[in-house]
Amino acid sequence: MTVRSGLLAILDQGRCYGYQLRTEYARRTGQSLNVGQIYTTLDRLERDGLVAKQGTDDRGHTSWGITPEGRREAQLWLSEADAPVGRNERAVKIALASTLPGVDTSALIAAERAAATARLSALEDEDRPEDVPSAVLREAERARLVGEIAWLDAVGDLVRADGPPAAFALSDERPRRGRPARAGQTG
Amino acid sequence: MTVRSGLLAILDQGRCYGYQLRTEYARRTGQSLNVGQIYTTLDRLERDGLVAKQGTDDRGHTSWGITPEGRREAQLWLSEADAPVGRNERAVKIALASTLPGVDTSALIAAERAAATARLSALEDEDRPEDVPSAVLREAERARLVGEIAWLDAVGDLVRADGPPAAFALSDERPRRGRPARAGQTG
DNA sequence: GGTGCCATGTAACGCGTTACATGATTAT
DNA sequence: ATAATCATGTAACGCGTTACATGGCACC
Repeated sequence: MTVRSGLLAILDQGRCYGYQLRTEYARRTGQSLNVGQIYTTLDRLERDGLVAKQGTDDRGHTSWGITPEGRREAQLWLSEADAPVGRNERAVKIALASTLPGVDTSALIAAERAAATARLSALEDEDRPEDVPSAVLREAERARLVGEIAWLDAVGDLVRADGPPAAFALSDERPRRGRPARAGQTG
Repeated sequence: MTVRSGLLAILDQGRCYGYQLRTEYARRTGQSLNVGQIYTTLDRLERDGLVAKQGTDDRGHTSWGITPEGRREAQLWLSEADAPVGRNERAVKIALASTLPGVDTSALIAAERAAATARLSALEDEDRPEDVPSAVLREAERARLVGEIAWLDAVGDLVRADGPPAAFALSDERPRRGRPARAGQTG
């Protein structure tokens, strides 16, 4: 909900019109959004009672303002830690791969490692950004890549030590229907 | 696309019926899915020509098989590194916060750090898992948390060194419409 | 007969995202 | 004129996710 909450937090700074929100969001987060997304997100925020149209700007722009409830939500978002974000897609992928006979998990890990290393090099070749938000994003990416490389090395060892995943063949014997017989563990 | 690709990769091991896919997916990735999601995802995979109904199982189950195109896609997914996943939501949030006057970014960082530290402690108190996929996931989470804490410390310094974000007030002076005047940078 | 799991679906929603339509304005 | 940008929208899609409806079968 980064876009939704982010736009709301910007609106908490004062009224904006749609196109302006796009500029502000890009300036503050480095993420450039498709313009249309601003308007769809504003509609959803309005639907939920967090923002409201404020009529027309002195320059003819459609002005949006935050509601008290929106303000509460924005300030909550900015004061507490996020819940752990969904899943780690890369980790799930490698976990799955490690159970699939016929899949070269080590090669996959090596490919991921090469990609991460390349991105890390590219990142460190770039000039250090001057504004704080860019530096924050850059440092996040750097830390993520460093951690990921260390993780890939660790799971590489794990996988190599374990050998082929013989225990993970597709179960063939299963009950046709209904509650399974007691102690009916197949694996 | 972890669910979609993951189910496809499991189907590449041999025919399955829906409910079985759920079991296999959970066993191999540690992620338990709502049963319904299996069927909606299978429908979408079928729509895209990557899987096909194989009629009925010898036990009366609706059997699904992978198509040649599906096999290509599964093997591609398992052989190459993923594109960098979307955005780092936590980083975008803190980058944005660092531009908002009136927001205590240091407090936010401290809250995130406390949450990460707590989760790391909880993780290290758990027993070490025995199966490889669980260990892979656990190690991923551990590495992510360690990296995140280091990152939070670094950006904490950054933010503290920078002081209040005076340069990031909402721009008030903007062209009414049309192409802006040359060198019309407001910030 | 009730509880609980096995099993197959359908309908709907959420956010993020893109493509497209439509103008107004201004620099060249 | 024409291109480029500013500006506001609409329609549609994608994946992930949940809630709900419906049965069959087994165990107690």
